[in-house]
Amino acid sequence: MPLDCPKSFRLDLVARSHGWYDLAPFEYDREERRLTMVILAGERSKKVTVEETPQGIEVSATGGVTRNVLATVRRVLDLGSDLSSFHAACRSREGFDWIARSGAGRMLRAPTLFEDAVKVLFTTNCSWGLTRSMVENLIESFGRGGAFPTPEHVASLSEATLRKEIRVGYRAPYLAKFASAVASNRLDLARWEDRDRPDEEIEKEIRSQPGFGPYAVQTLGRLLGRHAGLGLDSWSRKKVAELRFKGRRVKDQRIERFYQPFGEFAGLAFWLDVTRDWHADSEKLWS
DNA sequence: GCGTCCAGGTCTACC
DNA sequence: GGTAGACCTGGACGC
Repeated sequence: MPLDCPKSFRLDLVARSHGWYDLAPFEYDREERRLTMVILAGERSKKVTVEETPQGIEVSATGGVTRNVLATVRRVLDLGSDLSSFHAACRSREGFDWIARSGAGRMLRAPTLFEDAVKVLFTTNCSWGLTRSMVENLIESFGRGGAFPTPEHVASLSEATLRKEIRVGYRAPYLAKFASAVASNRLDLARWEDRDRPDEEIEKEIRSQPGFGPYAVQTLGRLLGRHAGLGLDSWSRKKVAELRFKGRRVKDQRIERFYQPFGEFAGLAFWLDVTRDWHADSEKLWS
């Protein structure tokens, strides 16, 4: 089924906007421009495929493409974001015009915000390999065709199981508390997606979850379309130092000042700047 | 084989 | 408000 999306939409730019495509239950075939994911539809799992074809973006799914599948795909591909003012700002700034020309700026999101939040927690203070391992172990424990577990399932696992079997280490109490709060409706994640609420309020609520520090808050903010914060981590600090500060490590405030001209989109400008080389072989498509 | 370091940080205690 | 140290894990590295 064809997917209604902007003319300038490029699947590869969204799929590889950050590392999620490399984490289960996503799979991405760059050669074929094909993104697959496993989602939950009631009690069952469905494999959903998104492909870029000469005719446009096509969606297919085991059991058929339902309204729910289409809504999930739109969420995953961040099709609800309006980037026009950000692209206008990029056009007038040297070194950032490629963003406007390519249409970059949509971030790959998980089918649910719960999955996004747990994955962000799993990226803290560890190698990417360990992040992958934690995600895979959690999915395996769920055992539903490879779908990411529900908050209820995660909440049902003891801290000892999370620590010893899912191998999340010291993150076990953080994950248990978060899943329990969501499963019991004490924490309504839909409120974090409410565009009418101010950034400060959302950040405060995310920050109040144990285990979610400045990096996690701003990284999750990026997936929520709130781009004022940079979400600096060890990898991006090193990258931006090479790119913008002649290899010198500088204070976070210095990096923040550099991207400040982008205002509410500073974090997005920063992220696209440090990941531009990921798309270098595609630049001829939009130059 | 073994010890150390550190990776897409966060929390707590202490000053 | 700033800083030091602890915290799980597992791969890389040096010896």
